[in-house]
Amino acid sequence: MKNKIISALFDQMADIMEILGEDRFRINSYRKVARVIGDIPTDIENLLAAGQLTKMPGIGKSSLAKIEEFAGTGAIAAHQELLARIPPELPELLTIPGVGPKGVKAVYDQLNVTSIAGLKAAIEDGSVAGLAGFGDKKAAAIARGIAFLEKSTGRIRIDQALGAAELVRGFLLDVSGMLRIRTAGSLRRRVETIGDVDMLVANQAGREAGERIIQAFTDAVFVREVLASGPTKGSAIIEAGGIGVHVDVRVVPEESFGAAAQYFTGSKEHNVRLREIAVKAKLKLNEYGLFKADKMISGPIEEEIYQKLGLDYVSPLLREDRGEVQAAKEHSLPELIQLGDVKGDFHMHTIASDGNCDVSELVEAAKKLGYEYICITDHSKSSVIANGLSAKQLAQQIKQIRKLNEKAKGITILAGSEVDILANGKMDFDDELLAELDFVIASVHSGLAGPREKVTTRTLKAMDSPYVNCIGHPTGRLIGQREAMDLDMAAVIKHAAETNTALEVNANPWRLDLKDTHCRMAIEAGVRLVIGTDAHSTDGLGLMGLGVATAARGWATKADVLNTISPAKIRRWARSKRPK
DNA sequence: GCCGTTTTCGGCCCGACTGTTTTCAGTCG
Repeated sequence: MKNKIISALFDQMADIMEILGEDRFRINSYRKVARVIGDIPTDIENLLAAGQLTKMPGIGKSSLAKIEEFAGTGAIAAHQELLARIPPELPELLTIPGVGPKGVKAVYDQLNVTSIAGLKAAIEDGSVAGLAGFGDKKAAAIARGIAFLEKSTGRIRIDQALGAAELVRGFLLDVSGMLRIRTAGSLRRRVETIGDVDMLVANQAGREAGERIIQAFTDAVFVREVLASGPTKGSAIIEAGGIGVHVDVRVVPEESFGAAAQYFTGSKEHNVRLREIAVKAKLKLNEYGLFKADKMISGPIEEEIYQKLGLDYVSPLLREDRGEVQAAKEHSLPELIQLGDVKGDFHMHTIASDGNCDVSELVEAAKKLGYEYICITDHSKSSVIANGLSAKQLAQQIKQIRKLNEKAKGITILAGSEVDILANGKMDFDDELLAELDFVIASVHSGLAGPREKVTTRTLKAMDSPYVNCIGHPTGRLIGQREAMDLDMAAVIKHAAETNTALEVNANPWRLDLKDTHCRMAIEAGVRLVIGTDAHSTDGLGLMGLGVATAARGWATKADVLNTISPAKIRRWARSKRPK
């Protein structure tokens, strides 16, 4: 898959052009190409061959030629030429918080700094502070930026971000002058990883109330370091769940809360689309409201901003500039699946394998969630580390579940298994045993680093089994820890459609696998999704919302997700693939 | 470099905070 490489090349060209001070609109268009290509879930070379690439917004003649050039030669001449104009490490300086293209150009031109190490030395000997436009404070800020970069782990998982948001929210609720608070930014959009946590606060009228709220935030015990602090904005690194989390708090007046929620939820690209529409309608959109001349025509209610722009309301989950603005204009947005549509959970482990509670405890917890069913899916024997069940143990568990089912009131317990897909693509249990189960998830747990051909073939072969209803966490990635398998996702999705096999959206925040863009691809191919929490405890069942959000980010409706139908229908659906 | 239900040329989103400045540039989101 060359998408990431090509995307990175366009980004790097943009970086270099910024340092060289070239036209910012041209730079922007390179950035857009990088983003669009990075968002494409399928192989760019296939799109190129099919002539589909020119249809992508932002990709024009010149970019297309560069992509074709890369597909043919493995390099882009324009990129090589740009690279030759600066030292190779120079773009890395842009990753330092507080250092932008002008700063990079200044330290390079005037101090011959070419690397982060070089910049550090130049700060220490005082030469950075001596530059025109710089000073002691600026030099110190850059030093802090470098230190942050060195110890930073980058983006955090969504569960970590949610914990930090809850901490700040709980604290701010008690501050006087506070009227309302909500999360915004990538966390509200439920992006799979979060760079910084954005919190939006509505305050009582007057500048003092805002200042008091920001002051309270930056003075809070959990704050490690204050990055910025003004009357309407505070920015800090806080200590949450054992890690440092960058949190921004913005304060706006009540009458602007809707506009501010829209503005700070982003994405940036989605907002640009909206403001373009506003400009065409001779309006102005900012975080304080929608304005006609100086008159506010909308502000307190987020939905109204969209309405006044002639758009259907766009769920935060779709605000990525992936076609949602056009769809909102044409009234063709999907009716997204919601947590309330979910009737049950397909993926969970008990103490029989590597979970920490038994079936009846899971049943009780599921009842509290209002579920109609759960499906028990312990590991199979080859997952030795996870204490996988032997064939005999699984047979016993099936009997136990049938018995519990007779007694259980108001909930159905489906007997399932998370069966290992072996290296040769065969199942870890034989067909006779699999035939006893209500629902079978097949997952790869070993050999994930194998070559594309091998891992893809293995997964395709698993789907050929009439007993495999779903592929569990299809790419095997662990966010921030382990790369996804080099799976040919287009082939997997095509075969899933052919074999009537569902694909899992694993809701565990370490996984979120399938991810949003893959979900969308699967849905477009007519493949059903199954959301599973992969719970190893009763608490783990509570992760369903993250899976639902991920599917919805892939434009999933109720009809695309098996969790929304009754257990009787699920049994029927699962049997329909089996030999008659 | 991209784009067009006013346009094939001339536009291209908007504001807060900081630090360095005597009025604004740079960075960020």
